[in-house]
Amino acid sequence: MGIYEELVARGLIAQVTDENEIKELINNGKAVFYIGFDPTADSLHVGHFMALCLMRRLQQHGNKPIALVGGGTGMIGDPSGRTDMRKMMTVETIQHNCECFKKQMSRFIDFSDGKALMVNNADWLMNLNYIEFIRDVGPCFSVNNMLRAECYKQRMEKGLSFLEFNYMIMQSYDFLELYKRYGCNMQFGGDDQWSNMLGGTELIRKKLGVNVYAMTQTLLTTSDGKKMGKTAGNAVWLDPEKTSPYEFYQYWRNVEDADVLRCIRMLTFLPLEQIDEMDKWEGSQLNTAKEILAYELTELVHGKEEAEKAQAASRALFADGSDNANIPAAQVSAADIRDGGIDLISLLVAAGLAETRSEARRNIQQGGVTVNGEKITDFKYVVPEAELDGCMLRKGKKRYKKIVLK
RNA sequence: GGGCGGUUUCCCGAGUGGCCAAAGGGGACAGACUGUAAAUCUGCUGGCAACGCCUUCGGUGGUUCGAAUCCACCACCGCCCA
Repeated sequence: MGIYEELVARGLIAQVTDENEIKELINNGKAVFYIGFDPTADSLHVGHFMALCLMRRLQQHGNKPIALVGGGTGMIGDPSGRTDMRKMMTVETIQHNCECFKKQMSRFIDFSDGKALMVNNADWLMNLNYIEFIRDVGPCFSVNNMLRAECYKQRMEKGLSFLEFNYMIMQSYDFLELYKRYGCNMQFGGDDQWSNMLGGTELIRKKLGVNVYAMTQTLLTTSDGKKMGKTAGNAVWLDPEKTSPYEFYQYWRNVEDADVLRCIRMLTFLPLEQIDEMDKWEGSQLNTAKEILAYELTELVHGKEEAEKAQAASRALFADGSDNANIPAAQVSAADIRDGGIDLISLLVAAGLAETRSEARRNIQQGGVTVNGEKITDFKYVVPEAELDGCMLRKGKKRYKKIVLK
């Protein structure tokens, strides 16, 4: 089975421009392909992770990946599939984010000995001359077609500025540039990028008379169609400072039954035969599958040691409660102690289990808080100093913090 | 450039002088039930030293005992005409 067939079997391929050509290229390690990453935040997230995995899979089969950091396109902001305009970012923020991306990427892709490239489109986009540029590529784009593009649909109601409208042209130009510089013959990306990617293949055909290819990756959605990789509106980050390995593990440990196997298939590197076996599992047996999913992904992103710690902590909290060495800790300073203890509301806030004191109070009143396994419903309760160090604080069913006195 | 309409709490969206911290829905959070699942039901959802006080309805000023609501100016957005 070639890598193309494997990608199909894993459900990773959404659309392709020319199936036979693409199959031929990637199965034989002849693709020089790129994926673009716009620096929209100071860390990569789960969506990027999928793309990085795809790069890795293809690299393992001899294809050459180019990771394109969007220092230039980030100046514009991709409107694809969005209902509103992105916030404009300052040049400094964009540069900072690019640096963060670069660091994180090297953990997934082997950039040694020219086996992969990392480039920044700021290098060729920032100094373009408007008139020259627009005379060069402008004639190759039909506004009529661009307006029909699926990715702008939502924006036709809410409004689309000319700035954002240019994004597709920038991305297309990237492809052209990468073809000229590195012989890049293929572009991959999320399925929401399809129109932008087609723009590139067409531009290259029109300018150079050469056929290049594009392939999109299925977006990771839940069974009810929502994008995965978000908790309460926040992204699940790959940066351990922003999403701890434990939280990352827990995110995957908690996916719905309906989504586990699809996630395992799409995101892990486990052999397909093993996954097909798991596909037969049902009911509470799926909890094992969820553990596997969580462990595998945490290992890929944070390494074996962190994955094991996260797993041990999770088992301790949700199964036997024995080994609590790796349970997420919250530090409390001795200075916070008053009258022989700390009131529970303050403790919850200090431990990061509640955002505000009001929220902490509600959680206590609703019976959602336990201290060392004992439910406390009096919001005036004070945890005595003697019990503080090492005490187990729980909010809701799943959120635990071990208090460490410093 | 002209005409009309809009900007409300995390999101959608009601509210057109006091009864408004602001209906309803979604989401989030908490409880029950469970398998750290889903579905369902219940509670809850601006903040705080909490029967009270403070801050919020695009921005700035004004009218009024009192403004999310009225007036003026500004900003942004949509639709229609050029």
